[in-house]
Amino acid sequence: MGRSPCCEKDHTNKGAWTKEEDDKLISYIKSHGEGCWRSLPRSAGLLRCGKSCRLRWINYLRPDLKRGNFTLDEDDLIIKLHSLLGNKWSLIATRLPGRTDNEIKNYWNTHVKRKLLRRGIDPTTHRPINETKTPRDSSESRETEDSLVRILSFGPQLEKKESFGQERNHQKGLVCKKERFEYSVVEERCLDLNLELKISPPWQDQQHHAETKLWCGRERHRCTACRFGLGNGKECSCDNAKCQIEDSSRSSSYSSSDISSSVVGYDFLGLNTSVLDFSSLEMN
DNA sequence: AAAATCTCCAACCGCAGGAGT
DNA sequence: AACTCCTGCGGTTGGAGATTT
Repeated sequence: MGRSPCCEKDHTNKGAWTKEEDDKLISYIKSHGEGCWRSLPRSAGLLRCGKSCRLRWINYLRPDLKRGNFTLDEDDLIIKLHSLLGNKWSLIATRLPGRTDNEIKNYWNTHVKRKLLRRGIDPTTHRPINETKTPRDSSESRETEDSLVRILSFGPQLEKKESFGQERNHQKGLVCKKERFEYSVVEERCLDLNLELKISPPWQDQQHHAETKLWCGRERHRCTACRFGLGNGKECSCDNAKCQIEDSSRSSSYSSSDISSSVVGYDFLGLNTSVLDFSSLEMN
């Protein structure tokens, strides 16, 4: 017995969204909140699949989205995070507020990948393309290797020595700057990316938590401690009945300071916790 | 100016996994 | 335990607009 389709495909629109559809979706979510994507189209009077609505909202209509070109800092951060996490776009997106996983993925595929290739770097391994394979490389490139192993056993890093020189472009008769790169293999991590990793509610979760607590009569967004079954009344401050929180004086609304003060960090590398959630890695 | 080609990105698809029953 | 429902993720595609020939 297979799964039922997510929607009646015969009666749904596909392709680009119209202004009217956008308006309907925005006004519906403004008054009812996110969630219940399956029933949302019917309730909002949209002839769209729920999945399509969710994507449209998350990737395009959400008010907190940062539009426009990626900055050099963002560019740099994406490369570093990708070297650590691979194609975990949603995880990378949590470190770039206002950017969506889809946006980052597109940016990677259209810009960054090409940029790295131009510099002679394999965008998958982040190593020089002509670097001879070592036994370590081949074991590291195995697809079965998960992100945690990749982070904990992160091997030799490339030290980029960047210099600029002037080179005449003979074809156009111009003098242009040309980047030069040399690489040496050094045993270190990204120097300017502090990887003190902690477990904490992801950024989006924190925001979301403050805005919408109940979805369709079901609590879909519990705090990280609750999701892990770690709610103990001290660290947990969410409203979920399953948290078994005893603190009756708990406030029913959140302020940003409440959220930041409720963020619980677990010693990641010390592995004080046996539960790991990559969606909430916090890099300080 | 028109055709061909390329680039970019919004949107789609299939699948995995958590949660409820 | 088995099943369904629902959400979210990552890979891929289609087509509009830009660029080149």
